Amino acid sequence: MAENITPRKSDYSQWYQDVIREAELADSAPVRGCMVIRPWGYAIWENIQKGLDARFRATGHENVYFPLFIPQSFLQKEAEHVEGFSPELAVVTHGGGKRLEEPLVVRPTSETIINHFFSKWIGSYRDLPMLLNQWANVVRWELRPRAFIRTTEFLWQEGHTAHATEAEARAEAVRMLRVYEEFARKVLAVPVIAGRKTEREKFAGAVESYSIESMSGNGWALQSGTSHYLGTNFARAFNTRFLDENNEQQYVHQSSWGVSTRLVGAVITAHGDDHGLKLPPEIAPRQVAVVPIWKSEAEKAGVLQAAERIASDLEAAGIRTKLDDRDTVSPGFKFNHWEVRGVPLRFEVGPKDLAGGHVTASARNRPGREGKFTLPFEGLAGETRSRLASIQSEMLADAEQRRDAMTYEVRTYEEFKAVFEEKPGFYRLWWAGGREDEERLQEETRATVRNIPLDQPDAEGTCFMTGRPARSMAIVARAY
RNA sequence: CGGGGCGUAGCGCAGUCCGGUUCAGCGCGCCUGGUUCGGGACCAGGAGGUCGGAGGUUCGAAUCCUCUCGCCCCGACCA
Repeated sequence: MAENITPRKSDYSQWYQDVIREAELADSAPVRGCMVIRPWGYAIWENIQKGLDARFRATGHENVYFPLFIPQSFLQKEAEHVEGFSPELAVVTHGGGKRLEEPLVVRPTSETIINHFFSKWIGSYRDLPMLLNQWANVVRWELRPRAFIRTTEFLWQEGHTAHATEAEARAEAVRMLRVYEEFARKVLAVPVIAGRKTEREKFAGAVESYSIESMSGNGWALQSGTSHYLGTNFARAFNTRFLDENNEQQYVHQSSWGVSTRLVGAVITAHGDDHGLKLPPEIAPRQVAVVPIWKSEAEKAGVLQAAERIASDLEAAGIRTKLDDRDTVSPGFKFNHWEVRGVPLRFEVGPKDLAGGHVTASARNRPGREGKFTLPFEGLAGETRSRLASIQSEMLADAEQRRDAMTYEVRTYEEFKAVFEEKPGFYRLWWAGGREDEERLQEETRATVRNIPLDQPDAEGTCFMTGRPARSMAIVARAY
């Protein structure tokens, strides 16, 4: 068993840290709040990048790169933006041994600097829409860091678009949110709820914000991606205008959207168990670990030869495979080694397997005997591929089931308060409250309105807090 | 920033109350040799520490005092 991992039930936060250490995903840096992403963790991020980048291209976006340093005055041009971000800014005051005339902000996000250039690049409606994306690091000074989930520096992707009309920019924000939703489900096997943010939870400078929310193993909500309709707020601040068909100057309508290395945290918390990490095949750096087993030197040669053959066949078929032929550790050690790292499939190749013409396989997502089976050498690559596909869909189904089992509906605030502490999870509640109601909710229960799902029941209800008629339901939960 | 806890070998810790040959130790990991190998192997030997830092008390400090730095957890903000 995983002796080095605290069971989730006894201390979830410790479990999370243990998994990250044991799976060698990351290490903490000498600077508080920063982390080193280790090879296994970075490979997961790279797979996430690959999947998203392809989707961004498919939706017509082009990659760019804007600088890390932003003149402080840029941030100050948009009132809400500066107010929202100033507490978490890192500011550079010196360069080249001298005090700078104007301090530089290490980007917390790039709306301002991008608008500076949008205003240069956009002249007429024929330049629109402008659909850009950048992969970058950003810095937001964090008081309570947590590996992957909340770090002072993190890696992300930020999309920035400019459109001629409000409708188009609003549609873009929703379109990209749906891309995130699909990606999370299909590739990460993480079910998410796509919805609109309340006024209180909105991005600083946005007219409308949206999010996808995933659920961690302890029933907390993790905001795993956001998109925003920025209106003309930044366009006005930076004078980003275009000449329309009628030869009139108009401000562009903008969107921005991002997901970060937090997605790795979403994967860890949505799938991980007391044995460690559990990776969906789509993003697993290695999809199959091949463990050769031998007793005598006589057996070793034959076993290794077969294992090498299997590994290279799988690799040739496009399956990311690792042959663990170390002779310094025991097979049992290897089993645990790949298990804690979340590798979806393990193939054991020993004398019995050679005799039987098969491998002994073990699926990470079905612990114990249930996940063990044999696969014949004949047609192994094809069968492996379909097993991986099944694991991928089983993991989504399981995650969905876990989430649904921790999703509740109650009618009144009294009921909510009575159960929320004992039963953390997502609460689907009729909502017609305002800022003050949200603040009271958080003060009294630590829960917040995570979002108002885009997909709503065809009905109306009564707001669980205010008793007013409500047209939509909200997801209320404890946030990470 | 408020409250609580902790800094001793790479990691996890005991020792601190009551200062001194059971105080510099234990488990894991690491190195060497041998036996092992189908769920984290065993035996033997070995390497490894400014006891977070500075100052003080004392014949003597991991242990007592003062200051300082850092980390973790719980609250107010966030992808």
